Amino acid sequence: MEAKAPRGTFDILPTEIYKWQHIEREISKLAEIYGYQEIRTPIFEHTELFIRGVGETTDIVSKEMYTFSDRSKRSLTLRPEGTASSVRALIEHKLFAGTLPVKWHYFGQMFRYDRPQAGRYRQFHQFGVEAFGSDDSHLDAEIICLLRDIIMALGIKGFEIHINSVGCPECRVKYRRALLEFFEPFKEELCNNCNSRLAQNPLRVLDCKEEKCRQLLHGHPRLFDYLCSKCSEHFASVNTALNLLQVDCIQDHGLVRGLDYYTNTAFEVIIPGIGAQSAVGGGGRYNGLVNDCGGPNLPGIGFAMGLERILIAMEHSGTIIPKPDLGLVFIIPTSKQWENQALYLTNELRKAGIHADKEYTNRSFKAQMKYAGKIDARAVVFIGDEEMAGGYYNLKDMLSGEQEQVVPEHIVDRIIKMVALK
RNA sequence: GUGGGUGUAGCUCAGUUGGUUAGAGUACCAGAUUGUGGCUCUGGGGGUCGUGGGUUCAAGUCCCAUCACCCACCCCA
Repeated sequence: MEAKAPRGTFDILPTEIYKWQHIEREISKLAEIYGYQEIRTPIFEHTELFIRGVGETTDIVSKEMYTFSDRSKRSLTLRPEGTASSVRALIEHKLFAGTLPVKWHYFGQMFRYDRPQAGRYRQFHQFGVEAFGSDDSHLDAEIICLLRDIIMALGIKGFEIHINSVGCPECRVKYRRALLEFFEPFKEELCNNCNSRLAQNPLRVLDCKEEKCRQLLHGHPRLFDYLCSKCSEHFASVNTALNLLQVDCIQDHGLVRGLDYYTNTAFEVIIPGIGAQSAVGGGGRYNGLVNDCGGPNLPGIGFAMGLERILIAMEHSGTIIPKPDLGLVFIIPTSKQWENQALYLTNELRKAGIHADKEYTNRSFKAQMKYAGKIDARAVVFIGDEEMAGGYYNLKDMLSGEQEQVVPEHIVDRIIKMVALK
């Protein structure tokens, strides 16, 4: 058998993990500041949840899900996104009946069977937030502000936040009718994809990348011209609040989201120049979703970001993620005879909270020194005949190259001081 | 699901119109320095040339298939 991770998946090796830890630390710090507490939900759910939640006609549900049955013949699906699970947890634990709003954040792997390419994988990592129980426009603005703050905290440059309102179901019925009327005269000229979109979800035609279709879009009815007064007032006050918070957004009336549950505010963060998968984050309101999933009529809003794309964007922006410096101390016994002393000292240092390690492979003394240099040891302790006869350890500072003799009673304190100075 | 590109050492890549034992840099190991890292020099180990078939006296090189990766369409985070 070939040792190879499945197509579209990859390992994050220890040499790379600090980048992910940095991103997760920065993001969750901001999410907590904004009052979004972490929730962890299962990595798979009943298939039904995603069909109901994400929408049967979406690409995700119709062709991208990892669905399987377990030994009891239940149909289960590896989660393709995080919102449905959050909604399910909210309903299951009846949190809608408690203190509102409920504000959550999550990290996790998502799974979509799609053709891999730059910034797109079959298993990928998302960060997301959800807020349930308020349709206040300040919440919309807050959540977009959080998204902006995260992007900036990670040192990503040249991003754009696009915003639109996709209205409520009532506005969409009106708008849908107007769109169909608009496209009717030149229906034949649209691409095949768009023709099926016309039947399924005409709003998606506005998102088509085909040059031909884009030209035909000229002068198309704009959604917010068909918003009911409640929806347009909501959108206006979202924009007012965003101004107040100094969050710059691009009004993008062609922006449509591909998941069925979105209502009212919809937004996306785009980073031109990082490749075809330039949308690093997106989300919006979903006021009908909790109800659709069997809960009460409770409004909600959220967004998700793709961490792989975030990492690409950070590299594109030239952001340097600092490698953690643990102040490593390496213990070298110069012959087998002193191995027990080395093990004991290594453990004493660890008990004192020092990152310490010793030699395990019986390499030559010189090779051990080379190794100490390679692993970036801050200090090295030699234990050999000379030292043991004299009743001291030799402590070498790897930065200055200087060496000193330290008696065993003081070695731990001396090392703590040395490691503290970077 | 559709199209294009690329697969040679752990990694990055050379390899001529098909021709002897497939190379370099880097990493690894050892020595120069028998108890002192980084720099330098010397030596060493390491390859089913993605896989399977075909053409040929002869294939890393040409042909076919297949797989994987990359890029784009599509979709989305």
